Amino acid sequence: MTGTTREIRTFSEDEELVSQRRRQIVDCAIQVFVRNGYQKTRMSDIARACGISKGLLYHYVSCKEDVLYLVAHDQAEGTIKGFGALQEQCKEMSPTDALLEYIRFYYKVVHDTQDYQVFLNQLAALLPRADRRILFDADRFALEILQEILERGVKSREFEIEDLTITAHNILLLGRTWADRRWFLARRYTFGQYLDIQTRAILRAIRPQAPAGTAGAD
Amino acid sequence: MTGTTREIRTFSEDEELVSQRRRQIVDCAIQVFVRNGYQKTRMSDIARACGISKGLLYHYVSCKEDVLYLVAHDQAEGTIKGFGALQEQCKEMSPTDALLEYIRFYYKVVHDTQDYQVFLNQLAALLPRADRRILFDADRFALEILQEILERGVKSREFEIEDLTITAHNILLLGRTWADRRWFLARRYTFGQYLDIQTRAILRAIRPQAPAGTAGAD
Amino acid sequence: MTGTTREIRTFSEDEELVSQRRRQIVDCAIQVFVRNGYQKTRMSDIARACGISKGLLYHYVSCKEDVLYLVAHDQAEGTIKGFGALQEQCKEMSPTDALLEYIRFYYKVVHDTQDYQVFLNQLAALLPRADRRILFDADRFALEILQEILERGVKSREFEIEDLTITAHNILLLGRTWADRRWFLARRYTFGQYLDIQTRAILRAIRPQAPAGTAGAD
Amino acid sequence: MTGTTREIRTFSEDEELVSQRRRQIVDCAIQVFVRNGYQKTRMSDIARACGISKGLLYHYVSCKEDVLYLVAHDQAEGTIKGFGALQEQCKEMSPTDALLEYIRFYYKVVHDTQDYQVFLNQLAALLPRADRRILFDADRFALEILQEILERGVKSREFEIEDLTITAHNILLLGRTWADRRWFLARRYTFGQYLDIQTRAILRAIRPQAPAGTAGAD
DNA sequence: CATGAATGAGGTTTCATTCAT
DNA sequence: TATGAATGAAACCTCATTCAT
Repeated sequence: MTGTTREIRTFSEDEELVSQRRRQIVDCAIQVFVRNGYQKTRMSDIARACGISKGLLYHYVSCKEDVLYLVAHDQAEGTIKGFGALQEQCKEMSPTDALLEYIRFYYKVVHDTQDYQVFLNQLAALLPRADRRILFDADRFALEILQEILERGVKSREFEIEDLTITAHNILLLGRTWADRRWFLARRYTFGQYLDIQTRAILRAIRPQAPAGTAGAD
Repeated sequence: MTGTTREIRTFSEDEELVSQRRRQIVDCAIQVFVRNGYQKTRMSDIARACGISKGLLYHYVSCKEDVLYLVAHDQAEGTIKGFGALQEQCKEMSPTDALLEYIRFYYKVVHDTQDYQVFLNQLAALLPRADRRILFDADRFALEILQEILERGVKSREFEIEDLTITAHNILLLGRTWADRRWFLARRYTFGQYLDIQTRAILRAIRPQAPAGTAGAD
Repeated sequence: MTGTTREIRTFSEDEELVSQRRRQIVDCAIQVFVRNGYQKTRMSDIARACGISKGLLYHYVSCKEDVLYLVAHDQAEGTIKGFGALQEQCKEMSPTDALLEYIRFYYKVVHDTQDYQVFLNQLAALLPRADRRILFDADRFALEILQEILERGVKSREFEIEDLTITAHNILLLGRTWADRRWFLARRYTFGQYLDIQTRAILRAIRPQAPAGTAGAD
Repeated sequence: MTGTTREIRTFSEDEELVSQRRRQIVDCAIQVFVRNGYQKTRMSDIARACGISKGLLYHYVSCKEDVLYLVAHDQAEGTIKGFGALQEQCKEMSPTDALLEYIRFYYKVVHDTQDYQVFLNQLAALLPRADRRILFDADRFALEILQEILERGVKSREFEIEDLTITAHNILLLGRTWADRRWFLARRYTFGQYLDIQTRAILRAIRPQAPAGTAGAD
């Protein structure tokens, strides 16, 4: 699903240790990247943030770009895991409930990782073209789950949607907006308000138009 | 409107020439930035793209960051000019027509400058905090105009909108999406299709709900 | 005494190593500065003279000017240390002996570091105004010690001096002259001759004039 | 006397104009050199100080070093001219009067051109070895005249001097000191005081020791 | 004669990466 | 395993000098 996990050179043979260190590296590197940007971050900054030496950092990573890849990979994996779990939960729900759950879940994630989201925008541009795939794949996965929900809703006549793909896109993208435009939005709305308003707007946009007359009891 | 234009050192006193050269620098630099990213672009790359020497580049700009600023400033100015003109045009139109015009205009701009739009995402992160303002100001300006249109529509009962600001935001952001997600969207839709679908989705979302029954003759 | 030691950025935290490397840098840099002048000396020249890489040089120094400062600081410190020791030695001596010792010491230092002395002339001009202080302070220290000796001599009637400060100045300056004018002096005198002649001239100038008649048996 | 005047390329054939311009260049360049040092002064600084364009500057000078040479040459010429005139004046005077006149003259020159004198210290180091000659020649000329005076005084028994050359040197050098050490001296003495004190010290040092008894007729 | 736009060699500084300990 | 001193390629920037106008 995630595509090939590119092999990253390591000097250690203790896989346990390697993945534990890399976990640490990812967590710390993200923070520094978010704060200073990838390019302005030096390997020594990353090492210091991890509390290890530059030399040791190079035991678990062969170059700076590897760190970026690890971050991207981690993000993608996290997304897929998160949405995978969500998918399970939603299976039993009605389309509308599932959608509400989906929105609440995703928008919350965005809210909780605002700074990170902003950095994600740059991530794709920084990665070599080949490595971008893992990000795209994760995105696509999140979209598919949303699309499934929408599809079920369309089938059950709870939703009326012209174009599933684009609708799913719109719903997702407007979630990200909370992070991208927080310099504007956070001054005017709390996250709760934003979530409510967007949720209602989404529902309104896909709720069947009342051809008969008994439309939406809001 | 755009805030203070930061002064950039130049060695020439011929203002005409300076602004002409800077125009050239901005135009060429954007292309290289878009292609390679800001950090991977060397001053000599920019100079070569302009067809001038590194030395001459430094006659019109005091450091690499100045180039970035010029690009941002140019973008902001262009946005403001473009939307200013649009505003004039829309004044006489009905809210719906104005909105349609607005959408067509903005989405077209995004489409025509796709690569540039992608770079713009990084621009804010690259600029020192103080200089970001000019980008925000431009964005805010585009929003205001859209909000005016929506407001007129609400007054005239052509639109029914819960939250003007967020609706305006949504409309704008979904335009950008065409550039941000073109790796996904462009495979499935032509620009024309995308524009049509989003336009309809927007209208549908703000069209007054049929309180009676004669709702959507689509 | 020397005023504040300006902090110089280093990447190493091993103080021992830092000061050892800086010692090395100062010693080598002086030689190159003396030979080629500060401005014509490139950082890579200094690095090569030290037998280290340009990069490592920047571990112990943040810019070229820092090297200059280190040199000046070292010189000032050396001066103060040298004259401090001299002061101790002279305490027990008679004023005349102390003066002779002082002259011999200082003129010898100048002789042994001729090239360096010539460079010192430029040093003050090269340093940013604030950093010149350390040189002035060192000079002032050397002067004070000389003045003390002269004062003792005046009290004991061994010397007869109109203006202590200026006399001390004169004695000092004529020592430097050996370095400044070596293009002229070294062709006509050996250092020993010069030292003798100047010593006699100095003594003669401050020896009490025979108000009676029993003056100088030269 | 001054050695060969090195030929400096010019594009102009109007000798009158050339020497007039060079006069201007020397006068202005000195000021900038004194203020900022030779190396930190850019050709454009010199041009601006002269009120001409960089291009025109290069009509009268072929490179930056030429400017330095012109300055040195001018200084040497001025020295020689000044001391030449002095020599004439002194011819008729008694040795003592001549010496007093000499001292007054030279110390005054130093006082009037303090900043310049400080720069002169660097000049020799900046000039290519060959060009230093003109400075040395000028110095030697000033020395010779002083020596002549001293010699006459020795012959007439007005002075009693062990070593003519070194004494002359000492007298000259202590004049320069007023400029070199003005950061120290000017705080404690006016120029007049300094001149008086040094004059007396000099006279005292060369005044015949009273083997008889008739010592100081001051 | 006069200008200042244009060039590019060369210096300073940074930092990813290596390697001896 | 862990360190951080050491390297050097490569980027930024300056400024003496040229030359078209």
